[in-house]
Amino acid sequence: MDRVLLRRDGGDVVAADCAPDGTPGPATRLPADDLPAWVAAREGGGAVRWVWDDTTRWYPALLDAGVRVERCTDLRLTGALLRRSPLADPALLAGGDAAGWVALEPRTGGDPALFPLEDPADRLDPAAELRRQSAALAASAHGGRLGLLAAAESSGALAAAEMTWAGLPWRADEHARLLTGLLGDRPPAGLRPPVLERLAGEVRAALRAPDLNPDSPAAVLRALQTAGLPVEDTRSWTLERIEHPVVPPLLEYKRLARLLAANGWAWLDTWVRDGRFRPVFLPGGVVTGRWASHGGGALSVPVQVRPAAVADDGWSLVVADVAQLEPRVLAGMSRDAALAEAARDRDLYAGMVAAGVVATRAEAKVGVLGALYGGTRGESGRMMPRLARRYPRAIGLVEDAARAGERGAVVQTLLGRGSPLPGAAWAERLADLGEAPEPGGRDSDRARRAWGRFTRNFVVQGTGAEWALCWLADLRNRLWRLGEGSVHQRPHLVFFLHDEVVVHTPADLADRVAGEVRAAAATAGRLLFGGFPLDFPLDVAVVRSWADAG
DNA sequence: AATAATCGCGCC
DNA sequence: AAAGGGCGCGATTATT
Repeated sequence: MDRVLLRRDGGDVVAADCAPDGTPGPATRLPADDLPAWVAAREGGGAVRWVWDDTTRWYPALLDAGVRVERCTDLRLTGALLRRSPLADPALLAGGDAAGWVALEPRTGGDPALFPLEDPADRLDPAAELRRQSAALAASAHGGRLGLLAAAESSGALAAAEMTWAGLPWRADEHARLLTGLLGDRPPAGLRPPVLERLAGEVRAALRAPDLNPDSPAAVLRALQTAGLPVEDTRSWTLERIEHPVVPPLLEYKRLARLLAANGWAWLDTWVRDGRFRPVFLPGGVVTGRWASHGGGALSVPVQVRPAAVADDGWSLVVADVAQLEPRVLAGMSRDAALAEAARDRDLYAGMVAAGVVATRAEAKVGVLGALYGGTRGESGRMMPRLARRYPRAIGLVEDAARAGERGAVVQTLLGRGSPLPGAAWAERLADLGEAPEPGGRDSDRARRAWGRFTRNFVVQGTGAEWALCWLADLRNRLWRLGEGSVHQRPHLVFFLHDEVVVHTPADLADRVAGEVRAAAATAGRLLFGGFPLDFPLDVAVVRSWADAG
C-alpha cells in the first residue's frame, strides 16, 4: 500500500510517497487549488493511504471539490491512540514536537479553507510524527491489533467528515409543525409559548407561589418544600413519586420546556440549513474511543423530533442498530462461550433465561447492566454471584478491570486503547464526587471504587466502540461501491451514534443497503473476534422518516 | 459584564 | 423504577 504524506507549506501543498519507516521520498509541490484534482488522479490510480496531520484540516475542502478518498492516516488521532496504549513504547513516540501533537485540537468551525491563519498544526512536522508512529507500531508486540485500531480510527475520521458534509436530511417545516402542535405558536423572543405559559400558571396556582419561575430548580425546590413536600431535588423521577396537584402540570412543564430549550425554534434556526442538520462528529472525542459531537446536541436527538428527519424525495433512510452490543462484545473479548451462546439469538437476555441462568428477562438485564457498570446494590448486586458462576470468563474480565482501576493501573480495550492514568483524572473525579483527596481515608476508598467502575466500563465500552468503528469503516466502503458519482449522489452515511447508523440512499438501492449493513456487521465481528462464534444481530429498517424505525 | 459551576435531562 | 458507565447542552446561579 502506497502511503502519501501531505503537508502544507506556505500556500502550497507538498506531497511525498513514504518508505515503510515513514521517511518521505521525492516530493511534489503544488498549489492548494490543484490538490483535489491531484488527489483524485492518484486515488484513481490504485490503492493509496493519505497521511495528514488531521482529517478536519484536509478533507472538507476535498469533499467540497467532489473528491472522496478511500483511506487515510490521521496522525492526530493515531498519535493520541498510540501515546496512551500499553501496547506501544512511549520512548519511540517522544521527542521533537510530540507535545504539539498531543495538544492539537480538531477544527470544528465551518470554514473549510485549507489554510486558516495561525493554525498551530502548521508548526508541526508530520514527517517526523509519521516516523515516530511507524517505529512504535513496528516495535509493538501487538502491532497488528494496534494497526487495525489506527486504521479504523482514521477511517472513522473520514466517515465523520463525510457525514457533516452531507448532513442529516431535516425537514424544518415538519419540525416547526411538531413544535406548534405541542407548544402553541412561536412566541416573540423572551416570552414563553402559550402552552408553557398556561402550565406555568397552573404550577404557580398549585403551589400558591404567584411569582415562581418554574425554570429555576432552586426556586421550584423552595416552593415545593414550603408546600410541605418531602423532596431534596426537583428531578422528574423524584416528583413522580409525590402525590400533589402540582406534580402533573410541573412534569408536563419540564418535559415541554426541555423540548423548547434543546430542540425548539432556536435549535432549528441555529442548526438546520438548506434541509440538513450538520453536527460535527468528533472521532476519538471520548477517552473510551466513542465519538463525541459538537453542535446541536447530536448525541441526544430526542425521539420526539425524529419525525423531522425525512429522506429526500425518491430517497430512503436505512436505520440500523445493534442489539445489546456491549454484552456481546464482552462475550467475545473474554471468549466466554456460555455468554456467546446466550447471545446466539436476537435477544441475549432471553437467551440467559432460556439457559436457566435467571428467571426473568428483567433480571437478566439488570444483572448484565450491573456487570458492565459496576452496580453493587439492590437487584443487580444480587444477580452478580449467579452471573459470575455461569459466565466466569466474562464476569472475571470486568472484575479484573475494576480491580486494576482501583489499584491505579491502566486497562486496555481488545485492540489496545489504553485508559487514562488516574492522576489528573483521579483528582477531577474526587472533585466531581465533592470529596477532598484523603489518602487512606474512606473518601478516597469511594473515589477508588468510582475509578474502578470507570475502568470496568472502559474495557467494554471501548471495545464496543472498536466494533462499531470497524462496522462503520467497512460499511462506508460498501456504500461507495453501490452507486456512482460523488458522496451525496450515492448511498451515504448521515448519522452515527455508538451502535446505530443512518444511511441516506436512493430508494431503489435501499434493500441492497440493508444487506450491506448486515454484511459489514459480520465483517466487524470477524475482524475483532476471528473465528469465535458470536452474533451481532441488527435491527434494520428502511423508512421515509427516522421516527418510523424501530 | 464575563466566566465558571451546578442542575437537570436528552441519547447510547 | 433506578442503579451503575459515557456524553452535550441550556438555564440558572455563583464567582470573579
